[in-house]
Amino acid sequence: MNRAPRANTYRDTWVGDLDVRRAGSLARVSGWVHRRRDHGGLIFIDLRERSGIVQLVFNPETAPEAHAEAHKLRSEDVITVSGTVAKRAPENVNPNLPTGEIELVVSSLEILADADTPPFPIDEEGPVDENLRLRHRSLDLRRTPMQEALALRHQVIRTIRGVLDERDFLEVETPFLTRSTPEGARDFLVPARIAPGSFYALPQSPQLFKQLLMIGGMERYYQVVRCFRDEDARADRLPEFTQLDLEMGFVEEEDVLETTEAVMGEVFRQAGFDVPAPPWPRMTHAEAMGRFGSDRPDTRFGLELLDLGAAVAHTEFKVFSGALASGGVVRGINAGRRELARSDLDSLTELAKQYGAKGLVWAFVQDEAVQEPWRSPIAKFLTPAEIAAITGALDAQPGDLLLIVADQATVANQVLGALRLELARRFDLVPEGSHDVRWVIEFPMFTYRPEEGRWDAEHHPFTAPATAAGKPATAADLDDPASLLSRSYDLVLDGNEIGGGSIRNHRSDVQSRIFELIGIDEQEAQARFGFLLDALRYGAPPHGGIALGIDRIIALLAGRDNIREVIAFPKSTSGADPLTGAPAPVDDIQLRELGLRLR
RNA sequence: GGGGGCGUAGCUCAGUUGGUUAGAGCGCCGGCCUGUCACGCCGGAGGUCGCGGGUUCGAGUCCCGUCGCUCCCGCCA
Repeated sequence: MNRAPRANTYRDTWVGDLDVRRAGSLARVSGWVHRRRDHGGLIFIDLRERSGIVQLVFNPETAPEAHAEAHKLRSEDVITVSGTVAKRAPENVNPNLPTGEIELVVSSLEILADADTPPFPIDEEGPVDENLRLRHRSLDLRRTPMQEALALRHQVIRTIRGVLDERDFLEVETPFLTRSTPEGARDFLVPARIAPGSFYALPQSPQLFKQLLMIGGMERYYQVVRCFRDEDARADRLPEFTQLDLEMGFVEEEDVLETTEAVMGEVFRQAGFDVPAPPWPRMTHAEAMGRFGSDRPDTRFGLELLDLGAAVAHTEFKVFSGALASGGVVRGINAGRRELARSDLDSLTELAKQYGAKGLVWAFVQDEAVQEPWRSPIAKFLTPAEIAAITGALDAQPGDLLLIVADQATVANQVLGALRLELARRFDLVPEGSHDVRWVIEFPMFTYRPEEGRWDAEHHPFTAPATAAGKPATAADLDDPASLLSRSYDLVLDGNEIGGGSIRNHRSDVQSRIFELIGIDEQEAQARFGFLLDALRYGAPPHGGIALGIDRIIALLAGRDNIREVIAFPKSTSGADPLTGAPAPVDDIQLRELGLRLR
């Protein structure tokens, strides 16, 4: 600990601060009974609080009263003790304990609170049902992993604040009770008593407010802020989450990237997380999709996607020729020498289908001198020249497993990208301790939604478009939406998106044209985003920013496989809170006040 | 909304082809124990096999339904 506590009834030092230099002195400490070792005569108690653990010794000859009382101690009882810090004899030193060179010989003991037997062990790190942990979160928080995770979380946020403070950022709070703008995710709604039938919405992000802050001349804003999206959870996604939200005035992409690198570079450095120092490499969205089948590529291992269109351009095999004829692609990966049973290949095929493929072609390359060139269900549909061309295009050697998907490019890339990650998991392809951080840039601005007959913003509609040449787009450039890129950027760590942002539209004509393109007419735009459009007319500086996912970042730094492990009081994947029982029904009186009636 | 996995003692788990009284380790309770540190030794208690239904002479085990947790797809501008 940084600083000793003020001496009071309960303690005059943290247990973790006790060491041989204090041998012979008196100390008063408090905490929880971690473990007891009752020898009938001597009783040893491990006393735990946040700073660590210290061994207490109760001796029936020197302190009979305290010793008698100590017999009653059980796990997680809360106690205060006074005694003498004693250097342990060399043979009694515990090298596994930071305070193992000393112990506290207790002269007096007070039991401040008994504890019922805990529903799961606090003194070991073995697996415990997560729902049980969440129901007894106060007990779970006492365990080392949660203590470490929340301490790391604090340290990361402190680092963020430090760097941004040095760079003249102001932390400004934005409202939680705001207006629903049903654009992306589903909103959480809060019924308004003052206007029955009307609702507040909890913010999906402070996006519009931070833009108003830029128009308001704040120049550099940040906030560590809770955001809410009423969508199904995942290991890395909960309906309620925390992001570092920042925005800067009079900037272009380079400024936001450099600032983010300064913040995150320092976070990684202080956390002892082994990634290269900034600046970090950049990869275009097109390259990421093409080589890795993902807009958040994990580049720590190979198995890159390769195009087989040329190799099968004239094939009569209908699966391939049909895909090519309808504007699709034939692409594949060389999975390398893998021993896979038929059932393993079937499970890969299932995975491919889950991601939208109609099927998965697999082939084992064999030694041509002694066998057919491929062992594959489709070998008989291909000419020897086609097989040779595919084998060559994938740079395959005898023994290699080839996985091929024929479909529309987006589907084929996504499927192969997922297969690539699955193979990495099964065969442990990511080198131990290897980490990669990089930017993905030059996202397409719009994607066409044929079923709705309109364009949709790939990032969000406040993102500034760029021409294919990389210049800021004008309202006129928006007549050709397919050609436009967006001035956005994502930060990717080990195949995880940990942040994303963009340069925004500061011109109301460009912003209005974008709304029009994505099917929001002027009246609707005014109704939903009028306050932003109005503000844009009074002189908005060019501005841009980014949002970084704090929960994900902490989880990755801590090596945890889901973000609930780094959140003090998380929801479960169903969105429920096992601790409080939320969501829960409310009284009729409350409903009446809100003008609500349940159906 | 869909798919996979899990649900047996307080905890973590085992439970064979459907067959006697459902087990283990830890924890808990009692006793003994003055140098342990995952203390040790002896003894003991503890079960709605998630819940409901069905098949069967017989169900922890098979079938149907349902609930909860979890991973994934959809969704997440």
